[in-house]
Amino acid sequence: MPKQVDYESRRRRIAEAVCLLVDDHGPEGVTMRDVATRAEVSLGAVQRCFRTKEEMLLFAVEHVGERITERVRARLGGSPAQSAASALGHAATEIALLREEHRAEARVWLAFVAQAAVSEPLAAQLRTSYAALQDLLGRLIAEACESGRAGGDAAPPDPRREARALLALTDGLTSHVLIGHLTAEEAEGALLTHLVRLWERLRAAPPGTSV
Amino acid sequence: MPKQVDYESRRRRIAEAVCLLVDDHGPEGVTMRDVATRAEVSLGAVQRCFRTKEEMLLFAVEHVGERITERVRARLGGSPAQSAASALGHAATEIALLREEHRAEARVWLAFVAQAAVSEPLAAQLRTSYAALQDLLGRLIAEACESGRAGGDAAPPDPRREARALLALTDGLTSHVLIGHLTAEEAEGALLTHLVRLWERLRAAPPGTSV
DNA sequence: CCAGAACCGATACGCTTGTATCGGAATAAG
DNA sequence: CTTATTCCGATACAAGCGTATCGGTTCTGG
Repeated sequence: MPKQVDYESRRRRIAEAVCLLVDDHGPEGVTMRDVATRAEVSLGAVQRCFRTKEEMLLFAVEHVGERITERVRARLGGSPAQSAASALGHAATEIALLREEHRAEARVWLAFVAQAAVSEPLAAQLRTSYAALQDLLGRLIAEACESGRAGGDAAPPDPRREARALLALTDGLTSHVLIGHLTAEEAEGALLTHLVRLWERLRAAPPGTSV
Repeated sequence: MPKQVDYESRRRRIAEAVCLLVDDHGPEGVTMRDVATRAEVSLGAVQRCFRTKEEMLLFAVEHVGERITERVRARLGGSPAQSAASALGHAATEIALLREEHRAEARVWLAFVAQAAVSEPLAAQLRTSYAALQDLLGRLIAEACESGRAGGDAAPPDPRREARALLALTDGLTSHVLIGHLTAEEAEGALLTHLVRLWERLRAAPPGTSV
């Protein structure tokens, strides 16, 4: 056996470079050469890791998706004792990528989403990420639902529906912040308002009302 | 004076071609040549209309933005007698571009939004479109607010805030539909649910009317 | 130490892109 | 009809792209 290389770590390193470049040129704007330079490897090395450019981009989205959901999960694990309500708040604001430090990640994500509307393989990749996030939100909502009411018997809002709306809202807010239509503060405000109303509906649900 | 040409109409025709191409290749994916072919003019003619590609794309976004807000306005003007509530419903579903027939427009819009996160001039153009839409929604909400309550004295929700959230929600839902994470029906359902709750909050009155 | 396999950097290639250029067609005024 | 001006189609061009190729280097197993 001759020379061996840790491809997995190299791929990740390249994916990071891709993200940096997508961040300020868009996905179509990144070139193999730039990626190689940014990742501090040669063009040949990049080609060895990914047979084609599309394959590389695909890996990059997957990478970002995993990083985001991972961070959300970490955020939840970091403070497990709190109420399900505040946990949900944390998760949502984390997903919204509103903080300045995650602005780049948000741009990357948005760029890929747009590209996905045109490239089916990319869309498939994103769907799994969205499914994971929505599932996570859904579970949190269901949990909050459970713990929010004492002898809960009134019909609670369908967690899946709520998760869908919440996820869509965060995505919309994020993109609006990115193009400068909203400030991060306005977006965060809107998000919190939405969440607060979700609480109100949960714990103040008088028996008989449904959605 | 020699040969004269109606540039305005030619520009519009080219913009339509751009939209068709953006729809299935993304904004970066359109080439001047393809545009010329699609618009059934020569490359030279396109170059005469737009000095540069970016100028052309910019005009195209502006064109789409106008078409959308125009359609929303038309929808409102078409049924002015109804309640402000249902008018808002119409406007929102119209903006969400959920109907199959507007799927292409939605893809174009999303593509441009993503590109705008990277190109400031584009972002500026989009901001004006968003501002127009948000303003419109805001006015409708305020109106519904007014007419919704009899002797209103309870604190009504801030129309601007509500408009922001609503607009973000529609955008998020649209993109989720585009990449196939949601079906059009699920998205429409989420949107209607959101609106219904907005009503409930407006006419804080007990079991009364709904949409 | 040696053979052979795995790797990689450099270079080459064909193609597409946006844009510049230019000669001729078209047209309205005189 | 002439003429001056506007337009446009074809062509040219340099740059940049993704990808293929290949010779040298590096390392592992024996």
